[in-house]
Amino acid sequence: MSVKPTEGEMEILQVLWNKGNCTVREVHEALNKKDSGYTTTLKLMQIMLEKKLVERDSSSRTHIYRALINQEKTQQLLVNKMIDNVFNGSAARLVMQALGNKTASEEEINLIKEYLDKLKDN
Amino acid sequence: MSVKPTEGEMEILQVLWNKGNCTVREVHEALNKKDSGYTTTLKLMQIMLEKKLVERDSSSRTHIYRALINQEKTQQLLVNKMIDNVFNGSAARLVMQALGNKTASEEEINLIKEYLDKLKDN
DNA sequence: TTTTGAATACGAAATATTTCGTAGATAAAT
DNA sequence: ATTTATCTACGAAATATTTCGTATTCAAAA
Repeated sequence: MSVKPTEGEMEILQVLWNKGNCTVREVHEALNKKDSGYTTTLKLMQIMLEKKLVERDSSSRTHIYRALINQEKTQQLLVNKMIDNVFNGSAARLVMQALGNKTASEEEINLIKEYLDKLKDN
Repeated sequence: MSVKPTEGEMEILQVLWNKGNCTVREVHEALNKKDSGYTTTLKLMQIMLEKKLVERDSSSRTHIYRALINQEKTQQLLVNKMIDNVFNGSAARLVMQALGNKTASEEEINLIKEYLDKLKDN
């Protein structure tokens, strides 16, 4: 996985990671894009096949796609890029920004604190 | 700030935020790109001017640029997009991923813990 | 059997982004 | 005064990404 997937590719990978293996139609419907058609999703997935971002079972007429790249590794890659590119290399700043919006519940915050403690032990 | 700055634009904004006001040359040198020339940076900044991402003082021959959009707001925008697009809406997962790499020092971790405590007080 | 619907293949257009080359202006150095 | 260095302006090429339209195939329905 040398290069960063594009935004459109990420959306598709997201679906594949969440739902497991999917047909193009399933992905397209999960994306629920009103502004682009089925063949757009299809084409994108065909390109991803070439790039080896996904593989597919084409034994039956309707192909089944599967993500070939690892979710965590990909997330790591993108987060690192963002830390670099947007947060001057400071992971902490990114973290605070991420938690600054209302999306983090108390539960989540506790989870993160535990995680931090584990980190410190190393 | 309705739309997301491109990656190239982000790099430039980064410099402007960090160093305050800059000439094109200063930005170009700070970026230290070996693979693209001075006029590329210039052009990019001229486009950013049109988009109102930056403004400039053109009273002297060498223009001085200044970021027009807010750093925190922009970071927030991008982080939120990433949480959505890459982490299925879970801020916590992004945070852990961000901290999982070696970039977070013990200092940083302590900083984050303080921050979390403050969050919980609300 | 014929028609219809849904799937893939794929080139090409549309759009977005980055990069460069060249012209022209101005200030500083010779 | 002339040359040289450095700046801006800007069109246009190069590249990356997304979108679409059409041809073709196949299976199921009529």
